[in-house]
Amino acid sequence: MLKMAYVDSMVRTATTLDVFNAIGDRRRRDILDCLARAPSERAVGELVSEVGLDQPTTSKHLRVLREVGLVNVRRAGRHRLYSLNAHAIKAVHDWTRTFERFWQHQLTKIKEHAETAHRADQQDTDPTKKGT
Amino acid sequence: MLKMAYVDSMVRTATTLDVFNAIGDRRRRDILDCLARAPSERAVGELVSEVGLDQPTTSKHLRVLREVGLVNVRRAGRHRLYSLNAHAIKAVHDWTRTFERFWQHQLTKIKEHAETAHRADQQDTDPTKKGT
DNA sequence: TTGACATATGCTAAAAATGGCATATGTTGA
DNA sequence: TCAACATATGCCATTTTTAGCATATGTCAA
Repeated sequence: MLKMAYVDSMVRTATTLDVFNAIGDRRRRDILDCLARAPSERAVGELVSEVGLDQPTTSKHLRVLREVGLVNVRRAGRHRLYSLNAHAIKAVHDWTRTFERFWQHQLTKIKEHAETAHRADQQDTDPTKKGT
Repeated sequence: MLKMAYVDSMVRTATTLDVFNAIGDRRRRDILDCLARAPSERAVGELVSEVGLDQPTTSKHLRVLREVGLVNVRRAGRHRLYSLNAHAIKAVHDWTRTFERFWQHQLTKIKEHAETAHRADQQDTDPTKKGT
């Protein structure tokens, strides 16, 4: 139901601009990890060195992180000091927490035989046998 | 032409096929949320109704979820019953937990004045003035 | 077997994301 | 003001992802 009559403007999934999508990129996660580690603030140039991307690319990823609120920026002379805004990551944390109860159970009761029984089904269910 | 001297394997960011990327898509998150809610297993047809995607699209998203280990499949007659594999989500949960200490502090000590002081800098630093 | 049903896959066109390079913008100091 | 430095943006070409439709594959029942 409600197959949503695609209003021509949302032909696609729409906004990629949310935290979940932002952390889907490994580079951006690298940046976040980097900001979480050492000093609380980093100039773009430092991130460029640590993450290993070139400056424009780094700036673009930082922009995405900025737009979804994952990082903060502050000016310091000709530098821009980026810092983590962990609060945004909390959204993801909270979402994953929704599933917490599952793996708590799954590991104890289910997993044991799921590893054996279910495995059989999956092997022939998850083909990956692309070629026809 | 032949511009791609590129090592052929790492032309881009590489494997998009990891859990983080999988949950970056809202549709897929919807599917996961769905599987987390009601009965522990769902036939594809049921997911189609609940999530609101057409069958092929649903199957494709399920495939992605399957390939990154976020869901399990089991055959039941002509149906395929999908169930959540929360264990895979735990990976994301653990990653976010890395930042837990930040928002615990940020909310208490930092946030208070960060909301005011830093905001000023950001406004003029986070333009979003796309059009030029 | 045949036919209805359930789900997966192939193919194509379009959209979105990305890397790279060039360059604009903003800052500091002489 | 000019030059050097730091960072952000614009633009282009390419890769990736995805929606949609058609259809293949597999299952059950008569």
